[in-house]
Amino acid sequence: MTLSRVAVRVDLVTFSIVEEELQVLLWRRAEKPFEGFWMLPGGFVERRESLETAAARILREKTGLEKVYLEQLFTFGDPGNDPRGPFVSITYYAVVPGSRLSPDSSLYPARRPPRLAFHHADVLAQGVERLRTKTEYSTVPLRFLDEPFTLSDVQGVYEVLLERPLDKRNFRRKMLALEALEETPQKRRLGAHRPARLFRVSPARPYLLKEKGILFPF
Amino acid sequence: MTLSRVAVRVDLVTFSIVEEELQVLLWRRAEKPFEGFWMLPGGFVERRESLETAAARILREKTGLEKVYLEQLFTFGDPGNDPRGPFVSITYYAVVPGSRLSPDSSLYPARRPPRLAFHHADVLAQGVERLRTKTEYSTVPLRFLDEPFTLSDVQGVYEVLLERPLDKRNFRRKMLALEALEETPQKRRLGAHRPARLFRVSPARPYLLKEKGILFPF
DNA sequence: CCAAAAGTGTTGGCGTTACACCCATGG
DNA sequence: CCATGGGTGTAACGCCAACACTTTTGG
Repeated sequence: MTLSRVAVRVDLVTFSIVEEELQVLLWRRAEKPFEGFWMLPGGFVERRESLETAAARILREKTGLEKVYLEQLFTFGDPGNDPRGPFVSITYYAVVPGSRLSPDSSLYPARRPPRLAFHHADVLAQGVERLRTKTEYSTVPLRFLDEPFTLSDVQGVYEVLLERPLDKRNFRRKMLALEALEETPQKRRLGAHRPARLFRVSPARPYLLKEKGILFPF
Repeated sequence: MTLSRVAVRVDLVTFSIVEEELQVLLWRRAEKPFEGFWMLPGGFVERRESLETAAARILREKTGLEKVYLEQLFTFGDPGNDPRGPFVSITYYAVVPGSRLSPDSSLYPARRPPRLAFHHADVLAQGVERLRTKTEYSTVPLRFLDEPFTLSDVQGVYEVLLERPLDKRNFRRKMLALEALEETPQKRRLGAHRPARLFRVSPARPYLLKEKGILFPF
């Protein structure tokens, strides 16, 4: 048996919503091959470091962000068939509020990205698909928002992710029925109109809502 | 940066349905640590071998099976914190008809397994969870059956996976509406009763049925 | 008082569930 | 002719989608 040892990479699909569109954070590749192409930020896992820790570290190094939602996507690997040498790539996706990204981050529309290096177009497509699926039965989309947020903010996120307008009354009824939100005593007063109630993510059952049998879409 | 190279393992959750119960194929561990414990069969990925290929090869080596449904589950890795040395473990699950396993395979109830070595109890639990989820929106459960099969066979599989009895008429209506099955001209005549129509999996759209908006349960 | 976003209930249609009997065969 | 599993239709219910107006504020 020829046991082979390979490097382990983590590659990140970092999603954000900016200007009513789902965006992904990209990085410009400086070396050959694929010089000048865009790619997903990533890096190698170091000694005595878990995969989760490596993913969080790499995200921090590239964006300065801490405590974002990270979820493992898929592992790609064809050890020995890549010009850069043998490795496996474990992909994660992250969900980040647009406001927390530095303004000079290179964001691109996740559903119509530029040409990407290596197999990164596949990785991104899988991330988009997973995010859409999770939108239907989890509260992961709330991670796109800064707390506290209004119900209109939440609806906007779901509309971007599902790519279709939603009914305001139905949306609010369902979202509140989940008991995933916690109302704060404050209101957002912004401009010449009625102030909006502000919510945060309820600390209990933060992500899953399948248990309540409530599904988006509507 | 201390780039580390690690071995890559594939570990397999091999499901089958035998005697009206979801079972998993286990292997007895001969060495320390965890000597005498049960574990998921697995092995190391070799040079120039893709992960999928390695998973298929390891399954073949342990069971003699070819062409079974294999799907990646999750990647575990805490390189450097395991007594056996650094590695990552990429887990897959397989779905196999009970008839294709050799009679002396060690099968155990997947939902109440014996004590497992390492982190394998977690892996198994994730596999069970994933399989249940997929039962609701895919035709993966059909892979538990030998072709051709009857509608009663299919219903039996779904009942075992969902752990609850289903209504015969409703089940048939939904299953046929998927257009995932193809009727064969043969009938199964077995014992003193009306012969049953025999089906096989339709070659088109083999796995997914979300597109038709049809969900199990009933 | 006007503009702009927040907030709020009801109904009709459709899909899902619940339910019981006849059919074909072998022994 | 009897036992066994295969095969079939309908009606009530509950849930979801559709829909429009009032409220609160700042300017």
